[in-house]
Order: sequence, then C-alpha cells, then structure tokens
Amino acid sequence: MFKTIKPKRISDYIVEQIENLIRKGTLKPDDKLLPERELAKKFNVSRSSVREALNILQEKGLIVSIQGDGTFIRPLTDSIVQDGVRSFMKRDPATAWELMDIRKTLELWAVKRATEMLDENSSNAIKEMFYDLEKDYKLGKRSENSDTEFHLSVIKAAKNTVLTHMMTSIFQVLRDAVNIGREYLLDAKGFSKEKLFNQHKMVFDAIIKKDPLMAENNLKKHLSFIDKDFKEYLYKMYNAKNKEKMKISNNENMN
Amino acid sequence: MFKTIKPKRISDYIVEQIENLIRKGTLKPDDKLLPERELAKKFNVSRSSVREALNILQEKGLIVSIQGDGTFIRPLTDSIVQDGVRSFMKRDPATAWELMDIRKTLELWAVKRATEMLDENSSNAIKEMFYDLEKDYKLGKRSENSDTEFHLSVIKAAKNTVLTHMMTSIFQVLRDAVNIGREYLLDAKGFSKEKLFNQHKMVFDAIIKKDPLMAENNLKKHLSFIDKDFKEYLYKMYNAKNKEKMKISNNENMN
DNA sequence: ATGGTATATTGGTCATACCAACGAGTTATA
DNA sequence: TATAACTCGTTGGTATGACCAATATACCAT
Repeated sequence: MFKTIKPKRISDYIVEQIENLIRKGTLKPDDKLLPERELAKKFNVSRSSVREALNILQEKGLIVSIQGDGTFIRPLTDSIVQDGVRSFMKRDPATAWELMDIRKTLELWAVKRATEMLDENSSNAIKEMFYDLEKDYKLGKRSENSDTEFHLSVIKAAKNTVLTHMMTSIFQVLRDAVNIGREYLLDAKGFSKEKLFNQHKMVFDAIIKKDPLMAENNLKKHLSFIDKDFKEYLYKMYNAKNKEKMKISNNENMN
Repeated sequence: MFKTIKPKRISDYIVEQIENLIRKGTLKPDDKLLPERELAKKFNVSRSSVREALNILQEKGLIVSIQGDGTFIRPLTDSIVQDGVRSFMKRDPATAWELMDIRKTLELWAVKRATEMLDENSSNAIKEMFYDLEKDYKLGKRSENSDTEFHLSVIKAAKNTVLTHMMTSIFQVLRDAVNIGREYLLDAKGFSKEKLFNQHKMVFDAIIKKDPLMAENNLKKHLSFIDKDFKEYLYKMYNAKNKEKMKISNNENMN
C-alpha cells in the first residue's frame, strides 16, 4: 500500500535527466557536455552536486571526463556493466575459490535430496540434460553449456525454489570467473574430457537408481576433481597476476 | 606498443583500499564506516574526495550511506540471495522454509570448518558473542540479537568472505520472515529458552574444544530443534495468512 | 615543419560553512 | 509507569569559493 520513501539526492535527478537524454539519443556518442560550472548554473545547483552526478554516470560507464578538456558521452558499447560480485571476482581469484566451496556444499546436499524425492518429471528433465551432455561428449563438442544445464537440472529436482535461484546465480558468476580458461585446461590435459564425462555418468546413474548416498558420493568425487582443476586454473591465473605485478604496478595508471 | 596513461584520481585509491578491506573480510557486513570527516583525516585528503569514493562504492552496491546515521557495509551477496527470495517470500511463507534448509546446510559446513581452523581471534570473537548470549539468557532478556550474532561469529570463523556475506543476507531475510513471532512462540512454550541456551552452549563448548565433529553434531541438534519450532510458526502464519491476507498485502511494500 | 611557450578553458582537489536527518538521552505529559 | 515530545550531538547532503593540474589552441622561434 505505502511505499517507503527513499530521499533522492540532487545528483540523482541530474543523473536521471542526463541518462534519459543519452537513451533518447539527444546526446550522441562523443558529444561534449557543458562544463561543470555551466551545468551547475543550468540546473541551478552547486558544482558539487553536478560533479556527484557526473561521477555516478562515469561509474555507470555512460560518460568519461578528461581533465582540461571536458566531459564526453561514451559509446554504449564501451560500457560494460559490472555487477558487484563479479568485479570482485575478477580482481581476486580467491573469492571464486570461496564461492566454489559454497557451491560444493550446497550441491552435495541438493543431489542427495533430489535423489530422495525424485519423481518422474524431475527424472525426465535430468535424463534430457544428461543425453545432451552425452551427445556433446560423443561429438567432441564443448560441453560447457550442457554441463551446467545438467547440474542445474539435478539441483532443480531438489525442489527448493530458493536454492535453484541461488545456484543459478552462482553458476553464472563462476562461469564468468572460469570462462574460457577451464575449457582450455581440459584441452591441455587431454584425458580429462573422458574422465569428466564418466563422472557425470556415475552421478546420473546413481540418481536414476535412486541411491542418494551413492549419488552424493559420486558427485563428491566429481566436484573434488573439478575443484582441483579449478584451483589449478585459479592458481595459474593468480601467479600470472603476481608475475606481472611489477608491470601492473608500474602501469597502474595506464589503460 | 605504448599504453595510454590515464591519471588516477584520489577517489580511486580510496575505493580500491576499501574494496580490498571488504574482500579480505576486515570490513564485514553491517560494519559502520568511519565518518566522512574522519576518513578524510585518515587518508589525508579532503572530504570531497572521500565523498567521491563513497559515491562510487555506493554505486557499486558495496556500501550504503544514511544521512544522520553513518555509512555501512552492505552484504555483497544481497542480489544472489534476495533475487530468489524477496519476491517469493512475501507471497509464500514456504519459501522461508526452503531458505532455512539452505541455512542449515551451509551453517553445518561452516561450523565444522570454523572449528577445524579456529585461531585465537575467531575464538575470542565467538567467546564474546557467547557471553552476550549467556548474559541475555540469565537476565531473561530477548536473545534475538545475541543469538544471531553468536551464529554469525561462528560462521565468520570459517573464513570465507563470500559465505559471511551470504549468511548475513540469509539471516536478514529469515529475521524479516519470522520477526517477532519467534520470540512469541518461545514464550508460549516456556521450557524452550533454557533448552535453547543449553544447545548453544553445547555447540560453543565443542568449538572451544576444537572438536569439529561434535560441533557439527551439536549444531545439527540445535538446528533441528529450531527447524521444528520454525516450521510450527510458519504453519501458524500460513494458516493465519489467508485470514489476514489484507494485512499482509498492505505491508508488502513497507520496510 | 618541428618543437617550445603563453594563455584560457576545464576537470580535480581542498577548506569551510551550513542544512537536514537520525539516534540517544532527557524531560514533560497523560 | 509508560509514552510522547523535546533537545542535542553526530553525520551525511549541499553550497561556495579558491586553487591546482591537465588540455587545447594559437602563436612564436628555430
């Protein structure tokens, strides 16, 4: 009935206006904005508030300010919206590692639960996803997608809506973190793909047999394997980062 | 060949530092940041620059500023947890039940982990929270807050930043769902308070003794108990829900 | 044609003052 | 006694004016 009133700051109104002008196309890429001092006059606010607004827009990636030159509209393609968690992860692989622990814990619980309360619907869904996975494997295709989908189908079978949403988010974030690297690692190892598929198969079989404990155990093996793989990848990433630390800190101000 | 040099603004350095503190867990969810004026002194910069940094962090969703009160660290997993929950929860209390399952799973893992890698700092933090709980209990006060704090102190001891943020969000949502009702239930039962405290004590003792398995088991007992309690409450709520539908939907947008 | 220089413009930072919202403790009131 | 109203210190929000630093431009020297 009543909505809470969040006091809007002046800068919010400015952000809103400028954002609209950009979306409507009135302000085109590379257009130069009025100087801060003049914007302040136009809006009849202080320069502080204008700057606050411009900072927000800059953080959103909509504009870019260049000292001594001016403020310019940025082509939208340049702006990559960064989610809070994701930006964290990119800078510090350890965070991804932590998230992986959480994933393991929840998924192990989920598979047991899913197996216990498996019904026909869930069973069919899981089968479908597994067959996709199998197909990809036999064709030698990247299984990145079907892999995730298979795991998610199992998780969904646990019939916990919140968990499903949560895990979907987590998988998304993890995928961002691992991205191409994982597939790359697998290629490098060669044997992994087969091993990986067999692990999936063992989990799948246990579920279909309605053996919760076996399902949990088999998944545990799989996840431990992934984990190692994942850790290794993160480790490489992390070390590569450190090696270039000097370079980075030297280039700290560079783009 | 040559990379362009983008001069870093002062606020960027501040953002970076604070972001790191959050990531490392030094700044935990709901922690209060120093006032802007004092931050300015600490960093030896002007308040403007501090504000610029805080605005950016706010835009990233890592903190939230409240006029007249202060600036606080926001759990960075709010989105992951609440995307799935918020909207459902209010429509269907059963969702809270699901969330409780997730809590159980994660917390059981956390307590084991925490006990395994318990160091002095964590130990002291947990002791402090437990003594608060004990005090509340002996004084017959509502233990709602100290209860949560105790649980969270244990979770923090697992040293998984993402988990800490996540569980903070979960507890928040759960508390929202249960609200006053829980305390009410306890009062109605009479015996519960003592039993509840003893359960906490058993968990606490096991942790201090560095016995991971016992800690896990004792917590499991506690959570099962809570669980039952919780379910009962939800059940009542759910039945009452239809009667008071109007009331609930009225409050839907309130905070 | 190249490189240096002067200057006006513009974003970046700082200091200060005041306003507005909040929390906590105190007092007044029912 | 309980509760409402008030006071006051703290803290974020806004305004202003000053100065610094980077940039573009035009002009000058070589």
